[in-house]
Amino acid sequence: MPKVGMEPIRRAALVQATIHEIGEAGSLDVTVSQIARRAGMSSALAHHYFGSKDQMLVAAMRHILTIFGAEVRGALAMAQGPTGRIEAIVRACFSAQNFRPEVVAAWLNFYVQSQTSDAAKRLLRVYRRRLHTNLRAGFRSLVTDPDDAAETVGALIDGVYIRQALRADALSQEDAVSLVLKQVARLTDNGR
Amino acid sequence: MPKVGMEPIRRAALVQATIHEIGEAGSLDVTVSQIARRAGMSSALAHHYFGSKDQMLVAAMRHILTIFGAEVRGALAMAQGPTGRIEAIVRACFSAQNFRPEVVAAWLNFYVQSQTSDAAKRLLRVYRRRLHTNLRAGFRSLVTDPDDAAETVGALIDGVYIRQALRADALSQEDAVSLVLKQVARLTDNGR
DNA sequence: GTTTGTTGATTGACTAGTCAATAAAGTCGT
DNA sequence: ACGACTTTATTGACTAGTCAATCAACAAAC
Repeated sequence: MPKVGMEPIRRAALVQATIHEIGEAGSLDVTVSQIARRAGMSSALAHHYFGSKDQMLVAAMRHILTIFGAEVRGALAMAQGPTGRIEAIVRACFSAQNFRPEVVAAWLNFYVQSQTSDAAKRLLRVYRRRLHTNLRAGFRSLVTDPDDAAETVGALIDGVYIRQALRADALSQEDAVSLVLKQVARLTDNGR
Repeated sequence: MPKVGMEPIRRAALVQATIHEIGEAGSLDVTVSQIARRAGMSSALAHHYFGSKDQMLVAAMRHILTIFGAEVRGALAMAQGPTGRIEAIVRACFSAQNFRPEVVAAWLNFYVQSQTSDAAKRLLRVYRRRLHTNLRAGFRSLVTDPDDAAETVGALIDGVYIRQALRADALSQEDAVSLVLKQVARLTDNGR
């Protein structure tokens, strides 16, 4: 029963299925057939809409980054004061959303892909720059070197995230948030 | 012209070739034939010595961790005083050795594998615990909560490493070291 | 009747792992 | 010193399976 106007629906279903499938495998080692089956269509149709497997993977990564960006923007909108804005960013980075296995898998494999794929490298740079800009804006009125503070906190966020994501014992995000925020406090104490 | 006593030589050659091949591909998506060819033997011989591709990969990862451990130990041996020991660890983590493309690739894929492989997860935990113990020992006489300081610096090291490893512009390790050490200084100032 | 949606079947390429066969080196009884 | 047997090293050929991508063909909608 072919209906018209399926393209956006199919594409969205494929992106969702790709993310899910990557999460289950833990790697990019997923077949187009698996993805297509989960999305409820034939693999030929998946190729029809995306052209190649690579483009499916890129679309999935882009989607995750889009959601992440929206989350940060939403958190920032409600924050008040410089420290409030910084805290909002940190909390957004460690939201439950970002610890779902498929999101963790996407991030880790994103790093791997960034070594060889220019598209992935570009996306990663966009994410980093946005985070840096937001953090720096928050630090501007608090420390003498906001660039340095933003760089430090950005790296700390990445490091804590990876450690949390790969912990054997599931640990609360609160610990991650408080560890980073404690460090933020130290930075502001010394920076003025 | 089969010679006797080839096993250790062949195994070492295969481990080296595996690391190199992973570095070139940027992922674990390398074929046994590629590895064997680089190591100067047939794929059948590679299977003969390692049994399976997985075991080659594990051996390669283990080898990289072994080298890393030796590097840290060596740096620690020459360091004096608590701050000296911490600095030695940080410097070892950001040595040129660790930024060679094949080592970067190994680490990133190591993270990916840790999601699903118990062997990888175990190895990663050993690395983390050793780093934590060493850092905590250095911090013991410097701060009130050495555990917390070690955790923070450990995460910061991981985060800075990933960021440096994936930078488009090749950047000096010195920047990484100084960023982390600056943070160490802040920790010690506030901790007493 | 042209555009859009859809799939089963197929192709072509590649891959991990096995196996039988060959060859040198070592062992040992004589 | 010598043949017989064993162990170790080594590979080409093969198996059995996988997977991305293509294509021809059919169905609905416009």
